[in-house]
Amino acid sequence: MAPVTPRTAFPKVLIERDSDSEQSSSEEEEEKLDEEEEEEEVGVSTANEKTEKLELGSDANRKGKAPITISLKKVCKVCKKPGHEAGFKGAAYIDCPMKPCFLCKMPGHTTLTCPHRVSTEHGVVPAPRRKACKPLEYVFERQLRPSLPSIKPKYVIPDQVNCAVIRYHSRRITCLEFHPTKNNILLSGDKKGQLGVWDFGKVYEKVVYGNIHSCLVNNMRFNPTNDCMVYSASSDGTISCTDLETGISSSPLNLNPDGWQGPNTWKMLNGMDINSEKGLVLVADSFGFLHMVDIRSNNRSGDAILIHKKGKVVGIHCNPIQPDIFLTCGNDHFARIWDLRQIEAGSSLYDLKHTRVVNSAYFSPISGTKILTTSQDNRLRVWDSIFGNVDSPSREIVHSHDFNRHLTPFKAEWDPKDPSESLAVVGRYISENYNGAALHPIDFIDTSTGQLVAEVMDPNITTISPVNKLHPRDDILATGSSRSLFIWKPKEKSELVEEKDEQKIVVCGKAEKKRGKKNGNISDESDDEGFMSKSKKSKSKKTEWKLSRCTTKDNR
DNA sequence: AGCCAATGACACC
DNA sequence: TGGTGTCCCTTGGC
Repeated sequence: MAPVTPRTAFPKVLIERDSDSEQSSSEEEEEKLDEEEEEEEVGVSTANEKTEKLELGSDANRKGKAPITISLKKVCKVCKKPGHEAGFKGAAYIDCPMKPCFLCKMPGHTTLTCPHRVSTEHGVVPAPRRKACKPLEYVFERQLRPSLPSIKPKYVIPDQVNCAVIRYHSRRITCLEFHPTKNNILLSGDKKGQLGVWDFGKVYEKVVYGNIHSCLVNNMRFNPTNDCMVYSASSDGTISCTDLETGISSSPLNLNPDGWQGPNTWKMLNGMDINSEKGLVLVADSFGFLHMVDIRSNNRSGDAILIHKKGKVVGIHCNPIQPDIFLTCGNDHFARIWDLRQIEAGSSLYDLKHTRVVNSAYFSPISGTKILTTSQDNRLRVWDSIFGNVDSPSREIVHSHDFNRHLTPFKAEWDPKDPSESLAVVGRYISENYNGAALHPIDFIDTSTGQLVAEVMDPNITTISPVNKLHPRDDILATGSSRSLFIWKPKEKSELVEEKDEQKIVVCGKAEKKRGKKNGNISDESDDEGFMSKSKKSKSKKTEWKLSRCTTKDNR
């Protein structure tokens, strides 16, 4: 224990505590005082609450310093007021009643009673439509749903983890991209700037390139004329063009040629897409400017154009049918539609207003006539036709995907295989109690109705999964959750239940380091146990994942 | 088990 | 308008 130094010059301190709480020894009190010495007042006491006040540091009081009150009563960690407590109670999170609903952001109720909340009572229950906030309709919806016969969903949902690389990256995963022709290759970018290439068909075949970027890889796109080459946009301000076979990369664009000159000049690249017709990489920076790179010459093309005035542009998407038409979104709370043939500052065709930052905006994958946006106001917005009135969205779908500075921003993405262009996938921030486990599912939403088609989860995945990508041809979902990657397949197609496939989970990180570069079985089971036991909130039955016999091979 | 750091949006002045 | 303080369900490491 650290020695407790007497604080003679410290002002008088009052400690309040609940009268029914346990008394601690004076030594402990002094420790607590030590920890909270900077706190002026923690918690507020009211007259009708029984509190016990302890006085410390009377020495200081004599010197005339103002008394400081420290309350040891239990207060809400959110609003700092007594009488209630926010936080996890087991696997269920109790909201602070003093704050607006964490889900829909409206005051007067909490997420537990929010009409937009996905019901936990019946497993997969459709999320109500926007208009279902009318109490009557909501009640009808809730009462009718469970009694309706279950209809076989028309969508094929990859709902079972087929294989995984645990702690594959050394920092959290920021983006994913499937190979355009090789069905089993998944690219992943992380916060550290590393680029992973994983053959999830062979599972053990994985490479991580660590020298391409120095920080966050925000977006990756394959060269449309050479699927060996991939472009990546990074917060280090560069576009890299990497040969996946060799890992050799070039930088056709570098917005920080003079290195770090402070935050006011450091440019970051977020949104990126490729206009395959013109052979142009479109990329936008954190100061709102659009830059272009010619694929043939691998050089800059034209000047930077201001497209979002208030800072960062986070997303760019070229229309699949008419690539000259492209969509951008950014920190200025707008998604904007542009025509590349007549582009200059302020020349956007349409401006789609949002109330918060727009994390992503995508044209529908086949016809390119719909738009899906994800905004930090916890709403997905759908425009059913860009030819109609685009002044307001056709639908707003309340969905939990809050901004958190420690998470990769959530982006709802279309299923590229859905001919009706209605299915979208997006991770969920808020957790639910699934048999005693607090899990964050990945949601499949019918954007034409707002209904939740499916929520997929696994008791072993206790971290939030903000990064999700649906395979362009196969019924496969790739998920980036923290540092791990998961491949989901539909239950009927998943072979994981079979004994031989116990080796489909590859553990990286510590376990790998301990083993050095040697291949073979992981002998140190405790590390694997470490991963399994990380799901401390999880009390439900683990899936048939068996980590103890997994084998890794690293071709680095 | 408990603390800490990393670090983006935004409200407020 | 720019500086600053605050922040609700994070995650991993020590």
